[in-house]
Amino acid sequence: MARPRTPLLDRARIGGTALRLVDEQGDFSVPQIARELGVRTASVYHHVDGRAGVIELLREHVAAAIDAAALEITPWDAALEAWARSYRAAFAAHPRTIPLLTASPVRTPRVLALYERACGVLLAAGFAASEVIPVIVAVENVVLGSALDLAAPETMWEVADPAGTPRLAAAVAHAGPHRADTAFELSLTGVMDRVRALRAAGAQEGTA
Amino acid sequence: MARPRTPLLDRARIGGTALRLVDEQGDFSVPQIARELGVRTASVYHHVDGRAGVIELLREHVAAAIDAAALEITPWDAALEAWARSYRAAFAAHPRTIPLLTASPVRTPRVLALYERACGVLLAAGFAASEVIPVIVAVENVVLGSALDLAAPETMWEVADPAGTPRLAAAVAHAGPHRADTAFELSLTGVMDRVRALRAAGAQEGTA
DNA sequence: GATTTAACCTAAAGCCTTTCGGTTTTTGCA
DNA sequence: TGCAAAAACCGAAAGGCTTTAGGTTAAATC
Repeated sequence: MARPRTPLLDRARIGGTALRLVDEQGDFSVPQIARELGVRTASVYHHVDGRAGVIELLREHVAAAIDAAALEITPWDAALEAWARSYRAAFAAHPRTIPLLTASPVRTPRVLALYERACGVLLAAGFAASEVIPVIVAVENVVLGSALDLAAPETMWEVADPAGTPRLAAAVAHAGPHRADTAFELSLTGVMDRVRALRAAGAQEGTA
Repeated sequence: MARPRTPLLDRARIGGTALRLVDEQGDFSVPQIARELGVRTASVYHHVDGRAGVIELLREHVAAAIDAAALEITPWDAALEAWARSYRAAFAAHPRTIPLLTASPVRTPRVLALYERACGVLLAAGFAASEVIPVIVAVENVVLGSALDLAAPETMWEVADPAGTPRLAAAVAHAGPHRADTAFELSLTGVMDRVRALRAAGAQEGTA
């Protein structure tokens, strides 16, 4: 019961256990992780910078699923759209992490690298320097907003008093099981149209 | 030190204190609220259903700023857009509440009433019952995504290593101070266009 | 005026986060 | 090879948070 011959802990096992706990119960605690791994609570602190460090692990794990290759697609608008879909899908795989991750922004090096590449794609497409960030943020708004919606389960619309809100209750009843996906399609394609229009306007101005 | 002649606590004071704490530190605790109000922790539980109840108070307080009258505007698309702007502005006033509010589902009567009215507006505009929720969720995606962006301050784009992400750093430098607003305009108008197109398609189908 | 209810308190259980100081094993270096 | 340094885990404990249970006094009700 001191240092074991073969290590019982590492960041990967800690992060994996935390992710499983969050997937199952929507939250985690350091003692819980320790129990799952057959270890004492204090030991976990030897590998990770406390609870915040575990959340960082979750963030990295989720972000790892974003497909960087999406941004290689041509033309640029297909790349941007594919990136957005992959981004959302990564969150959709572990929706219950979202309330934990939204407390602080996504600024994992890996994600920053993706934004860097997205900037390159947009600049190459001819967007003005001042337009790049607004476009990226606009797409990101839709992705994260949709991810947030995924985190809130059906109960988000589980109306307590159907009599008080009859139209809402009926609308919920008529909405298909893929309402979150349908809504995402709606907002994403809407933003993409707008972004393309912005590009076209810039091109026209350039010719004038 | 028993029952005071004039009450020291009520839901309004508890909610207001909690909101101020969240605005200042990004979080709150029941003992903190009690200290602020010169009262013992247990007393707070006499007025509110625990921590979750306080969060519900926060939700109501923030939602109170949403302008219900926006949904009275005609035509329907102007109403929906005005509602979205008002919705976002309400969150923008207290961005640090967002991580707390998104962790639990919406069951505040006032907010549900807004959704109820939004359903009415869309149905009156001619949307199919199955389209109503996706449209509302799509708009909500943009609103909440943008609100989330507001909660994450400039630091979200304060690149740690400009050398590693030169294009991102340059793009951030070129983005104006209103980048969040610009992005919101982009995504909101994009979704609105798409929603109008959906309505037009439905109308055409109806005529055929 | 007596009873019931409301508002606040003390106390305490049980959880979580985090740190400090051990003990043992491995590793790295002379 | 021998030994110091580092690594990995544990016990203990401080301090915070959430929540409940049961007491005490003032207000409200009838």
